[in-house]
Amino acid sequence: MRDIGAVSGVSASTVSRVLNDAPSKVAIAAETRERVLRAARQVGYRPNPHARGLRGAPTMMLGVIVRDFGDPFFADALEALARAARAHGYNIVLGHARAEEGDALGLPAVLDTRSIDAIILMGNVHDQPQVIADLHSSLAPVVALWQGTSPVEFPTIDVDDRGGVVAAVELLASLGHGKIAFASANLPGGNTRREDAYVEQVEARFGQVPEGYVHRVANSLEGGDEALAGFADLPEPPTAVIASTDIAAVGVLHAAFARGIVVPRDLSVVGFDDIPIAAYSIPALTTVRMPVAEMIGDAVELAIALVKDSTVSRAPRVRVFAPSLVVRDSTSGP
Amino acid sequence: MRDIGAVSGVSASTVSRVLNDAPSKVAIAAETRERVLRAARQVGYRPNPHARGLRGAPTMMLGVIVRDFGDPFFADALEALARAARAHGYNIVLGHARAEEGDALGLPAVLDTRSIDAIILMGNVHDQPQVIADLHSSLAPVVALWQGTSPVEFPTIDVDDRGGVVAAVELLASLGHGKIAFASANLPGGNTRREDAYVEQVEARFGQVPEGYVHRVANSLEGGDEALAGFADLPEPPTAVIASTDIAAVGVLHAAFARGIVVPRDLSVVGFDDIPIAAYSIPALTTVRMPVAEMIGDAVELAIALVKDSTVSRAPRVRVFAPSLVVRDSTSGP
DNA sequence: GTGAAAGCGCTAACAC
DNA sequence: GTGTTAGCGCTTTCAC
Repeated sequence: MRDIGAVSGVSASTVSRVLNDAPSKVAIAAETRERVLRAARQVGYRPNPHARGLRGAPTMMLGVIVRDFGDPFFADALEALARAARAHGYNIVLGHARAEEGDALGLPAVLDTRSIDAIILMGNVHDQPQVIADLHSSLAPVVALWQGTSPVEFPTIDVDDRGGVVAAVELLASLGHGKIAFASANLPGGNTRREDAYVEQVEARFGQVPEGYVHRVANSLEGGDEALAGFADLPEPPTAVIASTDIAAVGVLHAAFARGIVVPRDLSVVGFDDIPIAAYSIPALTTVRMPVAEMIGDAVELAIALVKDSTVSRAPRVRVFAPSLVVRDSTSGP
Repeated sequence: MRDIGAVSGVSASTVSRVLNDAPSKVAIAAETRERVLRAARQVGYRPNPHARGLRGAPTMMLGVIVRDFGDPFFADALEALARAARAHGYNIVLGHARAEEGDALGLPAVLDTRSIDAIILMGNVHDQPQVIADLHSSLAPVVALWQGTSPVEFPTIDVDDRGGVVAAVELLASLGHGKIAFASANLPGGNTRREDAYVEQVEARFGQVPEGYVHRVANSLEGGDEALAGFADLPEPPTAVIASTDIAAVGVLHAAFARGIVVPRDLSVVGFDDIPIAAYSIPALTTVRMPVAEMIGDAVELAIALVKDSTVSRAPRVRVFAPSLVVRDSTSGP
C-alpha cells in the first residue's frame, strides 16, 4: 500500500480508503481515486489477509470437521458444503477428526486460531471427547450436523432417522413382507436411532424381532457383506433387509449376488442415505434420502449468522429435517 | 502476551522468548520460565496466527484445488491428502475449481492471500484458463496432480495412463478377447491418453479399431450406461469393454445387467482407478489401480519442500508413477 | 537474563 | 479531500 501511495503520490491511508471504497464517511476526489486504482493494478497489489485479520476482519473461512470423508455420504456433503460456503463468499478449511495417532494435531490447528470465522462439525465425534472439548473452548461459533443420539452440544441440524426407517418398514410391510431384518451398520457416536426405530416398528407390527434379525456390523461394504451372510444362514431367513446405510446395503446386494440370492425376487433391500451409487447399484437401490443440500445450506447460513450477528443464540438446539423414501428396483413383494 | 507478562511480572518480549522456547540465542532463568508458563496456562493463552503470519510465519495450511470431489476418486484422494498433510503438521484449505457461476470467487479467495503456504492442484483445470493464470500469479508454490496431456505448468505428479491401458488390453487379449471396445469417459482437460493407448494397442494387435468401438461419454454412471447401450446395439458387439474410469465401468455393469448381459460370461469389463466401490460392484471389477497414497505423499512432500527450501526448483516437470492391474471377477475368456 | 522499541500491512480516529 | 498517527499481537534486534 505504501508503494501504491508512492507511485500515485498519496498516503497509505488514502490508498486504503480508495481500495475499501470509502464507506461513505469521507469522499475521495474522483481523479485521485483513479490514480490510486491504476497504481494498485500497476504494482499488482494483493491485500495481506494477516494484516487485515490482525485488525479484526473476518477471514471468510469456515472450518469443517468431517469424520471420514472417504465415506461417500460425507464426501457429497462436503461438496455441497463447499458449494454453499462459496455462495456466501466463504472458503473451507478442513479439519480431520478421525481417531488416529496424530489426532491431537488436526483440531487445535483449526481451532487454536482465529483464522476461522466459524466451525461446522459434520458427523458425530463423541467418541473423541477431546475434540468436543476443543470445540467448546473455541472462540468461533460451532454448528453441528448429523449428531444422532449424542447430547446436543451446539446448534445442530439433523435428520429424522426414525421417520426414514418407519417409511422403509411401511413400504416393505405394504409389499407383504413379514420377515424383515436390519443390517445395523455401526454409526459414529453409537447412534442407534435407525436400529431403534426398526425394532419399534417391527415389534409394533409383528410382535417381536426374531432372533438374529438385527445384525450389527461395520459401516462398510464388508459390513453389509457380513450382515447378509448372517441373515442367509438363519433357519428362517428374512425376505427383506433394511440397512442403516447405503454402503452397507450395497454390501448386502453384493453378498446376495455372490450367494445366488436374486434381489428383489428372493430378497428386498432398502438402504439409507441415497448416495450417488445407490441409483446405479444392481439392482438400483430403494433407499431413504435426506435433503442434504437443504440441511447443509441451513447449517452454513446459521454459521454465518452466528458470526455476523451476535444476537443470534449459540445455545444448543436441534433442527430436524424430514427424509423421503426413494423407491427403486431392489424392493418387491416377497 | 501482555497479560501473561502482567501476571508473571515480566515483559512481553520475555513471554515471547519463553513461549517460543528461546532458540538457544538467549537463556531464560528457569524460575522465570516456570512463572511465565504457569501464567500462560492460567490466562488460557492462544497465539494469534495473524500476528504471527504478519511477521512472516508459515500458516501451515495447504491450499487444495480439487475439481469435483463428488467424484469418488478425488474424494479418496482428498482423504489421503488430508492425512498426508496432517502427518506433516499442515491443514487443508479447500478451493473449488468447478466451472460455475460464482467461479471467480473460489480461486482468488484461496490465492490472493498469503494465508496459504503452498497449493496443490488435483485434477486438470485447463478448461478454466483463469484458474491457471491465477495459479501462476500466486506467490505460493504450486504442485499439480493428474494433469493428463495438458501442458506441464507446474511441478507435476502423474500416472502412466498408457501403461495401465496396455496392461488391460494385454489381460483381455491373453484371455482370448479380440473384440475389445473402449468406453471413453470424458476426462477433465480433454485427456485422451487412455483412449489413445487403447487405439494404439488395438491397432497394433488387431489391425484396426472397429467402427463404434470407441464411445465417448460423460464421466459418470450414466455415461457408462450410455456407452454400453452403444456397444450392445452394434452389429458385431464387443466381448470386452475397457472403461477409462471405474465410474463409467460401474455404469457399464449396470447397463449390462439391465439388458441381461451377464458379466463376465457374455462380456468382460475392465475399469480404471480402483475406487472403493470397484471391489464391491457386481461382479467385482477388474481395474487399474494407481498408487494414490504414494502419489499424494510425493506431492505433499514436494509442496512442503518448495515452501521450506527455496533452492528446490519450481520448474514445471512431471514425475510419473506406474499403475498396476487388479484382476477381479469382471473378466474371463470370451 | 530481561526490557524497550521498532516494525510486519492495514485501518480508523483525528487532525488540518 | 488528504495526511498523520496509533495500534491490532507478535518477534527480534539492540541496550543494559
